[in-house]
Amino acid sequence: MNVFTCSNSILNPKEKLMLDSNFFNRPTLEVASDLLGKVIVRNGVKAVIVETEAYIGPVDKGCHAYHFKKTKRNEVMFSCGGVAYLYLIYGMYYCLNFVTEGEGFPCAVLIRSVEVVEGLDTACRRRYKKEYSQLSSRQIRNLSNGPGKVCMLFNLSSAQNGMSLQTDDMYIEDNGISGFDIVKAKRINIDYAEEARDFLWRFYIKGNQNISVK
DNA sequence: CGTGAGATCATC
DNA sequence: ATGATCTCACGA
Repeated sequence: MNVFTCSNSILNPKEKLMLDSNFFNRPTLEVASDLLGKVIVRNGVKAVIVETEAYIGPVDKGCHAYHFKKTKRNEVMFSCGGVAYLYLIYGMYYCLNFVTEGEGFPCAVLIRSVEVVEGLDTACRRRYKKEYSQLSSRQIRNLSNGPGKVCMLFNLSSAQNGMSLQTDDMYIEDNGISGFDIVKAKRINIDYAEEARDFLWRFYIKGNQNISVK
């Protein structure tokens, strides 16, 4: 049973609020857990964030910007919180991150999984070139439970690297969704990161069906 | 310039 | 469990 159903009935229109840079310009672990239940709005799709991971460059061997290492790929992480960091992974997929904290302190939150609440057919077409009613149960189950999938259904690629999270093109809403339990866990697929492997910097909504790795 | 690895996904 | 697929970062 999903915490959120695929309908917008749980959203209370009176409580809508676009998150601004004050939200992102805070400690990354707080932002990562506070993002759960918030809604990404972009390109005809709205989706609730249900799983995130924090990456804190200065101290984190799992982060592209470990020890403030700056490269062409990760330079966006050094900007002030409130922009998107997108990069190509495994030659085929993209990952969406929200940059956090102040300028020069390279941190971000990876959006690992979402639950679509509006524009469901649009999202399905981008993932499978079919509408929702044509999907198999397996395709429905795998619609949005992974970082590469999030980028597909929101039409995101490296072209959006560095873009603001506070424009009509893309913004984050606080719809007042709360009342769920948050699970803290080890991050996924960073086996190379030595001691940072064991940091509990992955956050997800307990009981949600759209979690990437059980 | 060569090389290896990677914050993944779909299929076997 | 494995193949797909390619950019980036690094070292020679």
